[in-house]
Amino acid sequence: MTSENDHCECSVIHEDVILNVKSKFPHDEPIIRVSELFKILGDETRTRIICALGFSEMCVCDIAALLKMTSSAISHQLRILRESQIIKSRRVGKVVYYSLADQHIEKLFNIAFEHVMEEI
Amino acid sequence: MTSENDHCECSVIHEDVILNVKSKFPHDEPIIRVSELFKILGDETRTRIICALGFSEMCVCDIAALLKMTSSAISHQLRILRESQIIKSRRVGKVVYYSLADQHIEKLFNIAFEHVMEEI
DNA sequence: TAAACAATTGAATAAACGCTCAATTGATTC
DNA sequence: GAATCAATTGAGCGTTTATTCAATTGTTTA
Repeated sequence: MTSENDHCECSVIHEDVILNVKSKFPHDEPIIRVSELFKILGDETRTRIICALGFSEMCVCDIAALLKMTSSAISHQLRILRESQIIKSRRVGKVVYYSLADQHIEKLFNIAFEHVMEEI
Repeated sequence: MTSENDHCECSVIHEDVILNVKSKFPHDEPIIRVSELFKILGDETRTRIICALGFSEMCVCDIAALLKMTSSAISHQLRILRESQIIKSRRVGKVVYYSLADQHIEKLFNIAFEHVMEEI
C-alpha cells in the first residue's frame, strides 16, 4: 500500500496520468486562496452588492434600500467583502461609502455573466 | 413608508443613486446563476478537481488517488460539477472519464489565480 | 452635553453543505 | 451466472454560514 491510495479504496488505474498531473499541480496556497475568493463571490447578497458597486459608490443605507434588506445584514456582508479586499470604504461624517477595490472582480463577473447567459 | 424601505430601518439617503443603480441592475435570474456558479467553484475539493481536469482527462479513481480522498467523496463532487455542466463524462467499460466541459471555466480560473497571486 | 442617526458588532438560530459509511448499480471476466 | 471492481447513491453527522435581534460605537447637531 503506497501513500497514494491510503485514502482511496481503488487500485490506481492510470499512474502515468497521476504523476503527470501531480507534476503540474499548483501548491496549496493559491488553490486555497482561489477557492476562498470564489466562495466569497458565491453568495447572492454579496453578488448583488458587488454588482451595485460596479455601477456606483454607495453607502450602507443605499445598498440596504436597493436590496430591500436590513443595514445590519448588509453591514455583515460588507465586512466580509472588505476583509477580502474586494471592496474599500471611506467615511464622510456618519456615512460610510463603499466601492470596488479594483477591476479584477469586475472582469471575473463579466466572464461569469457571459458564461451563464450562454446557458439561458 | 415606501416599498423601498420596508426592510430597511434607515431613511434613504441618496435616492438618485438608488434609482440610477436600480435602472441598470441585472434581473434575478442572471444574478442567481452567477452566484451559484461561484458557489460551486468556491470549494477546495472542487477547485482541485477542476485544476486537475484542466491538465488531463481523469477517471474517478485517479482523482481520488491524486487528492488522497475516497472515490465516494470525489464522486459526490463530480456529480455537482456535472449537473452544473462544468465537466462532462464518458464511460469506457467500468471506468468513467471526466474532463472540463468548455474553456470558460479555465478562463475564470486563470483570472482568479492572477488575482490571488498579486496579493502574495 | 444630550439627542439622533448611520454603521458596526456579537450572540443565537435555522438552513446549507461536505464527508463518511453502507448499500447498490453497471460493466467485465473467469 | 457468480465474482470482481469502478462508480454512484442516500442517509447521517458535524461544521459552516447568512440573517435576525439587541446592544454599542462613532459622528453630527440642536
